Amino acid sequence: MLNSELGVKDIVDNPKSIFYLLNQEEKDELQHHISLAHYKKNEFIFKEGDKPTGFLLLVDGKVKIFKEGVGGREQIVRMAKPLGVIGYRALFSDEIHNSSAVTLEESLVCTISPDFIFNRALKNSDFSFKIIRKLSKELGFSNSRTVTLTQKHIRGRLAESLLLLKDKYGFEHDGTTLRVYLSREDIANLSNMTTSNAIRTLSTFASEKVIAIDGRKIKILDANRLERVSKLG
Amino acid sequence: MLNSELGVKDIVDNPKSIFYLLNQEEKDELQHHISLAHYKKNEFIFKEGDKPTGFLLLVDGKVKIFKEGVGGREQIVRMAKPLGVIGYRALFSDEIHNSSAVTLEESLVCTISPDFIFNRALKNSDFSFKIIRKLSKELGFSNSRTVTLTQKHIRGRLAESLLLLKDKYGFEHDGTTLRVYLSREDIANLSNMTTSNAIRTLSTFASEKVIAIDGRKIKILDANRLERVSKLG
DNA sequence: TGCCTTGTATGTTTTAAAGCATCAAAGTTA
DNA sequence: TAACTTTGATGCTTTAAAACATACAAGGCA
Repeated sequence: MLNSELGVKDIVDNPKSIFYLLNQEEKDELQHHISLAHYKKNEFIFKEGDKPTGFLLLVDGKVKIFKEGVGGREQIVRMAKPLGVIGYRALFSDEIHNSSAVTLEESLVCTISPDFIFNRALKNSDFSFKIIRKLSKELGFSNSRTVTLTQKHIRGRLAESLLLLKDKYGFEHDGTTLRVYLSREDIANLSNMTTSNAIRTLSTFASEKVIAIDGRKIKILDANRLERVSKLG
Repeated sequence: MLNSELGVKDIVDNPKSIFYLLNQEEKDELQHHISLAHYKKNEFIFKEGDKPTGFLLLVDGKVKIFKEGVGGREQIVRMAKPLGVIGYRALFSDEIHNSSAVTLEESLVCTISPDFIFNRALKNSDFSFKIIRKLSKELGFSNSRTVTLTQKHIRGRLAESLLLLKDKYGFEHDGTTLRVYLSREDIANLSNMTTSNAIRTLSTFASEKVIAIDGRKIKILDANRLERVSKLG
């Protein structure tokens, strides 16, 4: 299923990778500070409270990043896709992880040693700046989500989450089916609602022909309408 | 009221300032890229949608950073105190401001030109790293707040906000009065609740002798109890 | 000084969403 | 293949918080 043949070369030579902008010398050195790990579906990559072991790059697969809240109720704060980096916030702030990462499907993750990141990569101001940009964007996203999740009503929150999944993972070849298959519970935890309400509201959207559901397959039939629901409830 | 005599020297020579770690040459150059502005109470420093004009440092005063949500309802995402930096997230991500900054009292703000920040400061890896750390911590804070504001009940949210104000601004000389004077509306907007509920819950806390209120003056009588309320509701 | 706006306080009603309960369907394991 | 577990679906009840309605106090300002 997974392309386990992916090597360091494929990562550093992909323009979408954060390591693409390193110079050749740095890329060569990176080889000695990187290791690859395989995860099955629904496995923890790290847990809230763990000490960061390095800078993690999701090579293949999909991952949810979530925090445990009141009574163990989880809130998904971010979704990661291939070539996305994870766990770096805690590494850079020298804190323990304040969120957990769990694979949504079989995944490949590579770990880059903190030593390389701090003593080599961050000395390259292009790399530092890219990290700064990434953190800045994510902070903007997080602040926006705070407002959405606290202020929008259920329909708006769910609509926004569906659009978020669309933007992050895109569609299957048919051009309408979301290329990510979440349980209703995960959809609920992404949208700050109970599983019952996620199920109920998805059904309503389906009956309104805004989406179509077939098991975990979600087709977005009317993205504009979804945008409107997201904005106006 | 304000110490308007504060000069660039006082900023760069204060260990709490982000510019403290620049080298002498950089500090000297900074002088030519910095300007100071004075704001009265309740004035906008920047508005959601504005293009960032530079890197802002709050020299004196207090500032709330907030986002407009559904129906104009505002959510305070951060509070700033002297020597704190503001508006840098949008500057670094090259976006328009996604939040507004308004003074809570008379304030002094200095603006550092984007040119200096991008072409000089960020070439200094110590400075870059400090920015990375700052963004990382703020992102952690933002994610935690998301969970708090969506999951905790009113009492827990308000208790957490009061503790947050305590940690940020500390106490007056009496050791119990919060050194920040917010309207009930601002307290509500910080805690994701209506003004009525902020007033009601503050009254309840006062009747429980957890705090004491005298107009906008809030005394924290039992911080431990407040911690417990914040955790358990 | 009194008027008027704004902020604070508190009681009442309404409502969105959580919490429960039940059942069906789909997966998983023995 | 049957027994069991998990996930999805839907109806009903409860509840936390918003919305609304006054009322009162304080601070500006004419």
